[in-house]
Amino acid sequence: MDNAAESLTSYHHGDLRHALVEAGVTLLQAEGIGAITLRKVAGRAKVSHAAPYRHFADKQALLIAIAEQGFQKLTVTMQAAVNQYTDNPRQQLLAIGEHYMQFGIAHPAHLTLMFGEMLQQEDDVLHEVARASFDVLLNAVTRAQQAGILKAGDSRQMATSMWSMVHGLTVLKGSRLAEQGGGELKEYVEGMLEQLLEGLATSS
Amino acid sequence: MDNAAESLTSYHHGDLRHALVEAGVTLLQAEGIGAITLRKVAGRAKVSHAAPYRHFADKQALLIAIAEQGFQKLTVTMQAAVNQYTDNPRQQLLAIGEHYMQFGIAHPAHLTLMFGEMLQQEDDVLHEVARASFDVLLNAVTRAQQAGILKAGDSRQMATSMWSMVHGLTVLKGSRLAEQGGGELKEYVEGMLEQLLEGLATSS
DNA sequence: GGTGTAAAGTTTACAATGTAAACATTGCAC
DNA sequence: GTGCAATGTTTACATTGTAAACTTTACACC
Repeated sequence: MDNAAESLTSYHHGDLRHALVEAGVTLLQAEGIGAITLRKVAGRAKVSHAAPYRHFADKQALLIAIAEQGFQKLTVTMQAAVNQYTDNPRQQLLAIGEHYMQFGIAHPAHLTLMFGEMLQQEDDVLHEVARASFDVLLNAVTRAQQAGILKAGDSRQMATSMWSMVHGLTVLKGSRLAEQGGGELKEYVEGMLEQLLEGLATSS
Repeated sequence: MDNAAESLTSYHHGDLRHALVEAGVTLLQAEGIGAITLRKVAGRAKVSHAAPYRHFADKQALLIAIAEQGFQKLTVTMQAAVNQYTDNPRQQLLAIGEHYMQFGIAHPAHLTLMFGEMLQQEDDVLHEVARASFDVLLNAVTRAQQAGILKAGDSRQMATSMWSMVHGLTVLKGSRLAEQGGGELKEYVEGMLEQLLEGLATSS
């Protein structure tokens, strides 16, 4: 992050690994998973087609790195939602859902890569960054319980319910199975989430 | 469907298209999406590597056909869940969720293919078979409303909520983000779904 | 019954891709 | 300074998707 100094026509790139991941993300957004090619990615980083092998064991490793980057972005996004509503746990939960969907709809191919194929892989690093995203939600749930907004009980399980619903909704929204009317995205997610929160509220 | 008669060493295969899809499904289960290759699929059907082109415009078309087959199986599975509990709409909803998860956990790569990449494709036939699956749930929701088990209101939206939750849960279950205790799958889904149903119940 | 045509399959060819191996360059530790 | 390890490059090759030209076969029609 601090070696952006070297750039012009040096034999060594400086931060090729990072550049390759970013090139991959760009391709992913523009043309889908199938368009990610080691050679194209190398080309975009202005490097020979075999150079990526100095940083990734194989194509799969690059894809995993791209997925990781996605989870890191997602974590930042979700955390931003939390910070937006200090001391309002209920709003935090709704905002997390909204930001999650925004991310998923803005980057559908990235989300697909993150949760399809890659997460099924047995990669510890990937699962760790994925868990970091999950923990943002989990913490918000815990705070909501402490604030008396959600009933006591297995917070991890409640967080899983919410994540499931929001993730599923995001996927459906990416297809044509869930057509909303003209409503705003924010109202849409929040409406759905509130149905669930009602079942999770205190003194139900 | 009725020309299973011709089989042994005839130049014409008889039902190659179908055989190719099945071969693809087998590969998908065994080795994941990346292992699906036109040539391997052709090989399994004992046919030359270019033969698939008489039935599919390109590899993408084969993948879509495989995804379609997945939705058809899913529809059958869900419908079986409904038939299991005639005149108990609430049990029908829970059973649909359970069967959905069973399918997704038994065939994770297939589910990934169906909802990733493929559904983002603009393919009308695929979206139709996907909608057929969705409609099984939608009908069950409608019946539950008529039976007074769910509150009146936008049934499509309620079905979307449930589908989202169950689908999301299935995806998480395929990763390591949602670790349940030793409990049965059935209890697990139903517990989650009941949280939601509570929010959707009449006179909430 | 013969035949000719379209559907279904095969062969050959080629470009794109992932990957291995051998070679080149360069920054940095000593 | 110099030598080595890290980082890139070149060359080579097997796999794959796909196009084109050719072959076989079922079946409609006379």
